[in-house]
Amino acid sequence: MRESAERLLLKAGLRPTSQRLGLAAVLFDGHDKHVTADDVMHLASNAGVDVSVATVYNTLGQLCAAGLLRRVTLDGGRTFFDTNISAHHHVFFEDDDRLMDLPGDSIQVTGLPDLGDGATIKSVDILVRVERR
Amino acid sequence: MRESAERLLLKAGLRPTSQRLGLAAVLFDGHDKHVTADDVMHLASNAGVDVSVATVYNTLGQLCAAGLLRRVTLDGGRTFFDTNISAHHHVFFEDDDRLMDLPGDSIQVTGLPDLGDGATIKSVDILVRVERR
DNA sequence: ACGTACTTTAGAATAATTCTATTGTGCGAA
DNA sequence: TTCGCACAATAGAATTATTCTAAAGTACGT
Repeated sequence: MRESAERLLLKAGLRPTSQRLGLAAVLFDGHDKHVTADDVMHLASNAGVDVSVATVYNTLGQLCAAGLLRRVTLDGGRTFFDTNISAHHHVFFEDDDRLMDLPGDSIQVTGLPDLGDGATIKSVDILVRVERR
Repeated sequence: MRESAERLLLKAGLRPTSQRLGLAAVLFDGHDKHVTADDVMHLASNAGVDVSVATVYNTLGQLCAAGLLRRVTLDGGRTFFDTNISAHHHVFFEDDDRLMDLPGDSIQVTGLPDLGDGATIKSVDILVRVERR
């Protein structure tokens, strides 16, 4: 997995330092994830990657800026980082504070406003909030 | 405006105390608003309503719980309270950190998942992020 | 090997929100 | 009306998440 982590970082214009390689390996292990910065700290630590909070935040931010990670913010200000960057939306289960992907092609949005005059739509995010009974 | 503020509070099962009346008057003045807790502090203060932070947060939370106010959380964890509780979505202008309403009937969402087994959809929120050039 | 610009780091700083413990108040009952 | 009490308001401390700072470390072109 090291090689692809390195390639990812280079592609993103990030110097492949040991911390970044470790974090990338933990994040991009082939399974989609929704993780908080804190989760990443623990995952890294469990994987033997020694890294500081500041670096975790820096790196997550850089990966987002590079489009390799997607930031998802929910009610209450909880911030998740989503390793699935394909077009898709989210379902949030209130009961257990869990976030789930919703395949991008399952939902269609029509009637987006025409903002005209040089304004560009950067993203359209849909969050479906669900409660079990 | 006092009367309707009092009616709103009673309808929500909240005792119409002087702070709540003041906050309700400031919030529900007939104009839709997107305000932060901090904005509310200042609005209240400008209106001569003396109220503490804790009470602002308590009251905003209670009004949300009662369905009189809608909480909108954006990237970066900024929390806005929306006095427009009719079905609608939002556009966020990245350039000036401003939130705008998008009439509920202008956008259609199709293909929402069937979650079956006693799960109910509590809300579907759409956030369109826009950048001007 | 060297120099430098980019990185990492610990810990402090900030910001937003919640908690705590005390004081105050609306309102029904006497 | 006054009383009592459950509910509410308050100041300030505490918590949580994130960013900043300044110093030490490291990748990499030359």
